[in-house]
Amino acid sequence: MKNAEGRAQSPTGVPGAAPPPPETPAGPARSVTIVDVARHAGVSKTTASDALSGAGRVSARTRARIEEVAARLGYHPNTAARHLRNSRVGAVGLYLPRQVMGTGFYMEFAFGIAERARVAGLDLTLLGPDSSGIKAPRLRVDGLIILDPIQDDPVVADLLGGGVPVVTVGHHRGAGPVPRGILSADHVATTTQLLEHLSARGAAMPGLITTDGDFLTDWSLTLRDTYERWCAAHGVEPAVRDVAVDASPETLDAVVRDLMAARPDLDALVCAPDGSALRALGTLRSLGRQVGEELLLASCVASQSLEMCDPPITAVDLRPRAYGVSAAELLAEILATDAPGDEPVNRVHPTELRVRASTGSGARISTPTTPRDAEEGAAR
Amino acid sequence: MKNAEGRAQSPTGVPGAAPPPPETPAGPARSVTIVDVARHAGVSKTTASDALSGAGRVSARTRARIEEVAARLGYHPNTAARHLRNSRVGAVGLYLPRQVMGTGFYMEFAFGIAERARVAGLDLTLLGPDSSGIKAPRLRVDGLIILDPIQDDPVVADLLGGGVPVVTVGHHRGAGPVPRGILSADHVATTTQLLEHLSARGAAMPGLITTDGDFLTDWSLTLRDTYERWCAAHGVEPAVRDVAVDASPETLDAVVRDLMAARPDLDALVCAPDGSALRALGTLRSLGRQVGEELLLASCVASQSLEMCDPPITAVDLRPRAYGVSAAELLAEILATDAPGDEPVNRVHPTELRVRASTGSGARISTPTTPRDAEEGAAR
DNA sequence: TAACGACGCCGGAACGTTCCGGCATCTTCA
DNA sequence: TGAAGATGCCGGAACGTTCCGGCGTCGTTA
Repeated sequence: MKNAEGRAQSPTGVPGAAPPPPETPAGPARSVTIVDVARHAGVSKTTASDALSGAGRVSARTRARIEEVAARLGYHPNTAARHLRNSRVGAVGLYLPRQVMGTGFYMEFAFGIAERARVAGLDLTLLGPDSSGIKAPRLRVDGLIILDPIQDDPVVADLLGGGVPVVTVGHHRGAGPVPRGILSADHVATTTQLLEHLSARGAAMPGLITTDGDFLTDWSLTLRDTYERWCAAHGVEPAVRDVAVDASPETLDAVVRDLMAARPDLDALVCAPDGSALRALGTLRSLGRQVGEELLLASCVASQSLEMCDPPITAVDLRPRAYGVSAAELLAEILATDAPGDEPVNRVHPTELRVRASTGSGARISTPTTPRDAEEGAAR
Repeated sequence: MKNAEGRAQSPTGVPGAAPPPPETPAGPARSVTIVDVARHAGVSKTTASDALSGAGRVSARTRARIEEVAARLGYHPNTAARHLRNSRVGAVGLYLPRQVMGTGFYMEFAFGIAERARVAGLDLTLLGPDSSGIKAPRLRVDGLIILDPIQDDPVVADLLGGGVPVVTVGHHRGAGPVPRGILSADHVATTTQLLEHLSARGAAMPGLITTDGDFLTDWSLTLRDTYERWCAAHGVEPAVRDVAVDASPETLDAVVRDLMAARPDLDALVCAPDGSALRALGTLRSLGRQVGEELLLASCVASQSLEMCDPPITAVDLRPRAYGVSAAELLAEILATDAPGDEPVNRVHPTELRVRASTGSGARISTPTTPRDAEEGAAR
């Protein structure tokens, strides 16, 4: 626009007689480049670059001096130049199902990704549902994280075939190329643990409210499957109702009432969609049920509100923030290794069951944590 | 780290005998640059660039042809190169107070920013509390959004003086340079409207639970101030209690009990911190109060859980997502105009009062919306 | 002592974009 | 009929980085 000076004055400078370098007078100061570092250290830019990046052949003495100079001058590499040279974009994309944007779980998850991606020098680009039909090269990302891929979602298939490394969170059921990495929680163990917990608290006949056919993910399918297997193994007649993940309070009311009317023998209720347990609490109370006493209530996804309500509601804490951190970490690792490797990298994220008054009083129970858990816990 | 190969293998390649260049057999295909466009259109790269950017002097015929070619080839400018050339970073930063990361409001807000920033070709960098002491040039962002600047937060002062344009959301009370843009909601009107609503529903004696001295923001201070003025104007003795924004359920319990014990004459309770109204609902019920009947309850910040609980709780909806969109929009506009302009740009974001059963039954009332509101509403 | 390899360092090109300055050609007016 | 200006287009440099290939100087070995 009005940068008439930057260019115009260049021919005027007498090469040898240049005034001493600005020395960062006081103001915002022109940012220090690698040639500045090289000049101050008395080496060439190549040597400076090699020393700082660890590549090439540089003596220990020289390397140390260059590092010292870089630190003293406050050198930070220009990411745009680096990306240009390396033909990288410097960003990872996050695709999440349209229905659930806005729920606490996904928000936390996204923040976890952003946090971890930032330390890897990557930015985070949120991919809305409008990305449909956009092939990956167009997206200008180095890699993608697909959160809870929905079975037969055409966008998911598109993205998987887009040419950039993909990490899915939760297994992708359905057609399409396999992702490079898969991060998942052990929903079978987690759900079983929850059902066992209810059972130990005296509820032998749990019902399930889960998501409907618009939200077919590994999570929802595993949940339902595990519940049904558990029922079969315990000689219980399954009692399941489906609702949309973004169902209105009124819809939830109706579904809960319907289920409880159809199956008066239920002594526990497990709710899958985010927020549904809270609503169910009110509905059940208005039905005259004593939640936490003769009827136990639990949620498959934790949120702040579940410990704020009365009684607080037992929930599976997927630890979404750490989950997001792990996802970004996995993707960063995959981006760092250029070996395609035809087998996807599998990794498991540990969860925790938060036991609260809605299933009686009790302490906190954890799933057996993997060695990775320690690092992740420390990260936050 | 472990990039021992990248360089080391270079001497092994026989220079002349290299296999024919890959020719991009079929796969991702080398991305199309502006010189490709220029060549196909039979012009120079300068003309192509001018035509596509709208700069320079290009005949309408030529411009149309170049645009056609660009579209046909699927040309998309390389952002890294563009950023390098323009000495831009291509990212905006978001700084939000440590205490509140993770609450629904801020999450939604951040998503709104990301959504809008993306259409402006900007990435979003989340700035954690660890950014303290980092001057803005170090942050590698083109601009900053500071959400609810906390009075006398040293990081805020740092960032304001960092040399990049800043938009604050909520006025910054306290020392330091003024921001380039200020986006705020009319908390005076909003709070007054809420109090009038309670009054219209028959509650003449409202209490207030708000945030303590660790969270001195324009929002919290205006809230308190407006409440006290309203009380003075209506001859009511103010009843205020302070809690930390991230207070535990137990702390909230104690505070609510204390307030209700000290002021048995209260017939309404207004809760400021996110989540506190939900907790207060349980506490009040256990005190034997009939919320929504003889005692009205309202929240100063809306969240999904407030309409899920029983009874649903009346709340001020700050529409955080649209709020974030507006913030990013304002910053993008400021970044586009290079005129510093010593007066900050002020803009007001409209809010809505969601009336629910906790203050009796009723319809939805809106604050008088500005013309801007229409666009924002349409954006989502 | 000559040849050779390892070592330490460097010049220069390239990534893809923007934009300054310049060079023709065409129009317009004295 | 010129000169002056407008119009349309272009060559080339620059942004800051990485890395290929090369060059001089050692120490070692034949």
